[in-house]
Amino acid sequence: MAELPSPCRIPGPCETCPVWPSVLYATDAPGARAEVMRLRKEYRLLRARGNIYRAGDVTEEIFTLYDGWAVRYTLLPDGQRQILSFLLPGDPISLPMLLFDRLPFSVQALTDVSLCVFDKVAMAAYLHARPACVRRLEAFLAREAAAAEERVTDLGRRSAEERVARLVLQLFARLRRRNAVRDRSFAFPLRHRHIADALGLTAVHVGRVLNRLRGEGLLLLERGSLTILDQRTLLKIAGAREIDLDWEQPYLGSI
Amino acid sequence: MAELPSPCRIPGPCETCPVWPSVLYATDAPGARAEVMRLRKEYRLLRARGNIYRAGDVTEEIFTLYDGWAVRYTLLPDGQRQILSFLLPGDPISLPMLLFDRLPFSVQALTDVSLCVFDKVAMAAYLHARPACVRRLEAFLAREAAAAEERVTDLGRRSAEERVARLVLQLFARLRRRNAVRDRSFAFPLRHRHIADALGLTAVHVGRVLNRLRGEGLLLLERGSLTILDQRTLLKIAGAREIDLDWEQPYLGSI
DNA sequence: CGCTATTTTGACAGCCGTCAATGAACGTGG
DNA sequence: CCACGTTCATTGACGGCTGTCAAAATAGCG
Repeated sequence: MAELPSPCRIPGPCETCPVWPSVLYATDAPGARAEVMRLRKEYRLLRARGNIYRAGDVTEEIFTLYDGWAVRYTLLPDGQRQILSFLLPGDPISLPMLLFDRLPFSVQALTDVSLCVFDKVAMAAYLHARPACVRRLEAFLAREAAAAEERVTDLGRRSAEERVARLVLQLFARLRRRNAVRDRSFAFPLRHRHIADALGLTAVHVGRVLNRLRGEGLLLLERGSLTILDQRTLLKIAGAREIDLDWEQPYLGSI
Repeated sequence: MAELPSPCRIPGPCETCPVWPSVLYATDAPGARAEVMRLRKEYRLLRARGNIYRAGDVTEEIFTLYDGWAVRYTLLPDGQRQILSFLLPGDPISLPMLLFDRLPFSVQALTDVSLCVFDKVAMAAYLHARPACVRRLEAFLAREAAAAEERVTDLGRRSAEERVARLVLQLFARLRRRNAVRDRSFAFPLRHRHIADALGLTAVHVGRVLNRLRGEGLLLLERGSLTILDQRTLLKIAGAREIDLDWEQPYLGSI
């Protein structure tokens, strides 16, 4: 879709893919990477704010986010936005596309991003032909539901401060799993407005909450980078143990 | 778990099961009902408020709700409750149990209920041996995630009145699909507290909202029965078309 | 260096929560 | 049939968390 000077990584062959371990279609089978490589139609680069998918569109493709951040959201009739999840490198964009022609949410690039593009039908056939992939697909879907229900609990029963602490720690955990954390710091492209739209708050109030957390020395947030200064206290505010917030873990003893 | 005088229906043979069409393991194959019948270990009756599953427990069983209502929820450390969904006849309790040993939520009977009990491993094997069932399972999981994300949007961006209208209309749609609505009325066992815990409100405020809706002649709620008096206005408040709220529909053109 | 988006700050408002008291509904047992 | 207890619904007063609005300060970017 574009040949831009890109500050994000360009997908190479699957054989050397750095996000392979977290990817839906990964198996231990020898030659699996080569097979997926043949399945990959192309890659695609998008600028920040570029549309990856628009709610209601029919598409024959399914994507894996290779580099950069994306955001999955719904728009309400009055123009309000509810962000459903933040997508990080290795995440599928998004699974239900495999099963349905149209989806009720949109996906947008939050930073410049690169995507691996697969034919939806071919990928579905590939996955369904492999029991290990089917189980992995089911687990992905179940985790997506579990993550959404965590968010329901956040919005239903937790204060703004708790919500922000939980979101920050969740992103911390997810990025650490991707080796994108160095010394408790990580790239953090979210604007207050993104956090607000994800947590059911306003950007102004998110700013106040972040200032308070910053003032108490719990975190540092500047120039697009976030540093966890006091994880213990943040976890206490979040009302969680570290593992509770890492919903990408194999979790709860999969069968 | 009990042999009680029960005001709810007792499961008969699957061959004549009234909720079969909406059930996870249903297929068109001849003999499918008989096979499922052999798979069914037993049925079980529980009183209202009985525990069906407790968060974190390991279980070898999976249930289908045959009659009555149940509620799926999480408890926060401070004792607050967030209801994740209401379960109606025919619903699985709950799907991820098929995939994981332990789940992060609890399930409780809301009315007296009857359950069909299956061995988890046997059911998983049955489903995975049938491509049609695998697709159905995947669709169920995806819809569960979609429903949770609808709820996220409710709690994040909609007013109390909108949330209540949407919940009532959603239950209306789901019960109609089960032929449990007669002349715009249906049994409604929810207390204000249940609605509040599902929608991120308090019971007191739910009472106020319901009074307002009642005062405007939109619905009638008495003696455990709810009547939709003005669906058009309710839909307008809910900011939705009728079909938007029926998340159990095959929906969005499944593949 | 000027434009734009974003953050910060303050004043104020409102939706919804909290607390408490009253009353209704219901089930139970005498 | 009535007494009683429990749960639930209703109502009012009050408070607070968060939203709204607006302006100023800052940062980002070409």
